[in-house]
Amino acid sequence: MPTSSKSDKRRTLTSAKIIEAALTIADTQGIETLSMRKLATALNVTAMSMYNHVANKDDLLSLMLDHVVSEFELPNKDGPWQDMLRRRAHSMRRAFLRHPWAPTLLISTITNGSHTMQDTNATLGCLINAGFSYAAADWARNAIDSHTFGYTMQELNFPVEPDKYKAAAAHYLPEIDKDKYPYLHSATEVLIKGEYDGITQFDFGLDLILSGLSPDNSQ
Amino acid sequence: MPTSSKSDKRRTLTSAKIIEAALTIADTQGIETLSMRKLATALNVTAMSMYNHVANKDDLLSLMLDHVVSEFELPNKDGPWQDMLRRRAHSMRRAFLRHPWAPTLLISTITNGSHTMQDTNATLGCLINAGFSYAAADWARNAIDSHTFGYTMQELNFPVEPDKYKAAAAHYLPEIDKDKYPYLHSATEVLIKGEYDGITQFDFGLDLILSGLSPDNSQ
DNA sequence: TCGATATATATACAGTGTATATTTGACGAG
DNA sequence: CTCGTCAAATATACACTGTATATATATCGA
Repeated sequence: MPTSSKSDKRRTLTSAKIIEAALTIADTQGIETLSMRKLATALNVTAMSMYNHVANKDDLLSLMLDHVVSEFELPNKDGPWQDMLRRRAHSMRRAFLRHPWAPTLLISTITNGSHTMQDTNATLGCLINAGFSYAAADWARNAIDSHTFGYTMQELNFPVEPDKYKAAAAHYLPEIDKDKYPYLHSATEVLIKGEYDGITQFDFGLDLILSGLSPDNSQ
Repeated sequence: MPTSSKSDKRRTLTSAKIIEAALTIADTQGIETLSMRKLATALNVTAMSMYNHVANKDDLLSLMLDHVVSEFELPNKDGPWQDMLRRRAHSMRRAFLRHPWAPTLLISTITNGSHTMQDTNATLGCLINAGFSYAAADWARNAIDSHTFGYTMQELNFPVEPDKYKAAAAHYLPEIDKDKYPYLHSATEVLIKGEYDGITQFDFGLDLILSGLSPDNSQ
């Protein structure tokens, strides 16, 4: 009898498998180390095989990004619109912390994957249903996403673990000229003593925006 | 007599000239087209010559970034701290529009160029002098910069010219399934009719943050 | 005038994405 | 069972990348 095609050398490659392996490499080793050859090796396949399933590397990256967006929590639940948008923003930040390479690519790429469209649609819908005009909803979403992207990207460029971040600050301190940059110097000293709490600081800016928004305060 | 060293083939290359040429290429043709060989050709020099003046490509990029930061307006003038920070944020946005490749790199790189340190020092100083604690000043600066980076990066990924942006929206409209994504569909329709005003929308989010901040609203 | 030194160049290498041509294997029809 | 067909995997090759290393050369101080 012929061997089942399942365990065969053939037919085993799918775009889903490629995306999964690519995400693993990007998450664990960094997006800059992700090459088509390396990805192929991880899949026990040659580089060109993958071109039967993804158009090119850019296409692969778009598919990876749409997967990341699929991890965003859709603002579909009941509750005040502020809570729904806050939950979505929190889930975005967590997704970006899981996939540190994603926000940079996501914000500099026009993506039209289905999850991305679903996310935008649901977020706008949440605001529209709260009484925002389409224009106001667009502005509100823009302000919230600007904070989410901007904050998280700054956070990612930071040694997150408390030990490491204090050590890094202590390492940079002597390089900061106390006379030229007195405030920066003092701020770094304060940083070394203090605690870093990413989510609290994230919410600080987010709440400034959310509490300022209302269905009739724009245009 | 020997020819003046000015017009000679030698001694004509400096890191400043390299940075200048690199900025021109990145601004006009895109950062992704900037290769060491291409840059060398623009300078009538071989690629390796430049390695006498910059350590490597990453070093060159850092130098380019510090130049971009030098275009930020330092919050040194008199006036309310909100105005100073708004002027700085506006100047940051304008610098990013001039150098569209910069924010992505700037936010994902730890830079310690002198202009960068001067900017951070002056911004913190502005807030400290307004009565903020060091911790509160750090949080405030973080919120403002998150918005500035996040908003501008979204804006850059957008067809800025009114004609083009309406045309792009009209182009995407038929690809948006009206039943699956009703809000997104309607929002795009509204977008086509409306006007896009980058700076007004930027100020919308910025003012939400600035008007929420005060020297004693964060621990 | 003569090293010494700094700077420009030449060459080479390992790595990249991917176009093109070829081989391979599974499957349906006779 | 034996083909032909067709999709998928592979092999090869090309232009391009950053840059290590070795060499050549022009300028300046003694």
